Amino acid sequence: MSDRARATDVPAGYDPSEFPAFAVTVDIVILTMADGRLQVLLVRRGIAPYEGMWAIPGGFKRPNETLDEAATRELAEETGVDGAAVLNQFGAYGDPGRDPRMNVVTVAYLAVLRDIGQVIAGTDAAHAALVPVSDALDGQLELAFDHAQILRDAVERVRVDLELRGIATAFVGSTFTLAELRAVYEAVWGVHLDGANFRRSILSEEGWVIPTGRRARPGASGGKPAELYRAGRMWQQGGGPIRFPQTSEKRKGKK
Amino acid sequence: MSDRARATDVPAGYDPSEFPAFAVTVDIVILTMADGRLQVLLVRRGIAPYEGMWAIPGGFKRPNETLDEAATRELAEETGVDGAAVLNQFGAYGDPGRDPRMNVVTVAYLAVLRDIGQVIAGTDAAHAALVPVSDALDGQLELAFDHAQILRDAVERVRVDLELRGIATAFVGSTFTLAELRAVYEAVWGVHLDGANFRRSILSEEGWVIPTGRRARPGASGGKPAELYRAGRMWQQGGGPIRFPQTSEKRKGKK
DNA sequence: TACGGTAACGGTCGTGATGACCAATACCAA
DNA sequence: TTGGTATTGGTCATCACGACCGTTACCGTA
Repeated sequence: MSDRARATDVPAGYDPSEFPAFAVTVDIVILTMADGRLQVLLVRRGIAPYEGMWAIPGGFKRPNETLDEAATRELAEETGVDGAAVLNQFGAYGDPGRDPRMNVVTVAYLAVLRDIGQVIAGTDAAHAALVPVSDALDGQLELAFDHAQILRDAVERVRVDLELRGIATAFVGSTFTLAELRAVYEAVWGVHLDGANFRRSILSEEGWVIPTGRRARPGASGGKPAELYRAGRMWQQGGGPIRFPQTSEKRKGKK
Repeated sequence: MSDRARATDVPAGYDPSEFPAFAVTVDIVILTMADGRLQVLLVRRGIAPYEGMWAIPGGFKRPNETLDEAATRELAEETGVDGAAVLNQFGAYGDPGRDPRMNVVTVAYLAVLRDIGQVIAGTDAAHAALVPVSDALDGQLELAFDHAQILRDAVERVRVDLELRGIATAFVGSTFTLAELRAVYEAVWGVHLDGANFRRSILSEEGWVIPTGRRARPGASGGKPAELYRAGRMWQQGGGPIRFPQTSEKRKGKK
């Protein structure tokens, strides 16, 4: 009982060197949509350990910056993207053996970007690549450190955030069709959504999307050209217009 | 572009001392229900900085343990509680000035306990106390470090977890009445729930609560004695039977 | 220019979840 | 015995939402 106090308090004879020192890093799981699938930006490690393996980009936190600032800086260094539109911390990882060199505690961030294709295109493909998350988590791709777990947690987080926070529009361009937005939900959640119902959910409440009056060019397969929308103010309030489908078991049977 | 590689990779001439060293701590926000209100366990700091102020309990992470293990150990040291029934990491905090002594990055955990009253009772009241979170966040109580922010984030997290994870039963004893369980939701969410509707939601699906056949003794104010239940298996699957009330605006008007 | 294919668009229908509300029951305290 | 209180069981109206159908508008090709 008497050592309760010691657990929180610093001993009288304080000396920083008495406390275990850790390196603190910030890792950023950068997600984007490409080819209708959820993809993650990975970099190839140049040196040991895990040399040549794919890893989540990241770097060391500096003493004079906050964790959020470190994440913003790393994101800019990796992609050149400045505005941290969607950059959320989602976990800390500090297993003793996660880095064979020394004690490293990493704080993981999730970033959602659009139009990352050109960024990658300007880079050596051997160094950075956009990989479908399904491929990265199938075990086909072996990730360095505990990055497979971090990626799994990130994907789980983005699935939740898609419903509870307004991050859906972060995946698409400044103007978009409802089909493009629907594709985000379908790719992240791995479900099929009825186009008409999706449209109704979005349009029934004011402020989610704003029609621009312009129309998108139909794809190669034809079809009626879709209206182009801009993101409304509602996305910033947290929460979204689309809920994850319930597929109630009673409803299932009556299909 | 060329320094992208350096952001993730360790320079060839590797020397641990080149990288900024941080102390890593684990702070645990311990929440419980008492007097029908959500309360948090705080400890009083014995030494500078912030000497004499209330703080969230925590301690240094050791090099040979994981973050989760550190949190479990600290929880046991603080409360004597062994089983980490509900112990979730919810954030990391590393602002440069958050600890005036040195660079400290802390990883925050949320613990939900029941029957913590006796634990506190056996302790010097000047050292540890159970404080209603509303009081702790009103600004009435000034917390050390950035612990006010950590506590705010913890409360936000428990509100979400109450709906999405099965943590409601962690607040109550091994047997409980539906009114006790409802009080958990009402205290955490700060809303009023209709007793009859609450009952229907819980009982409509099998596996949430299991009747014991025994009845609770009515409180001092009388009333029909309530059935005592045990927690069912459904709570462990994640998700809960009660959703946060929507209070749709259309419904609001027709009250 | 006519025609088939495709996808957006607009609407209907049935079901289930849920908030509001009411009445009966069962216990305590005075 | 009586009044008060809280549990328990039930009804009702509303509404969100999945399933589904038909129309519209544009494409490419014959």
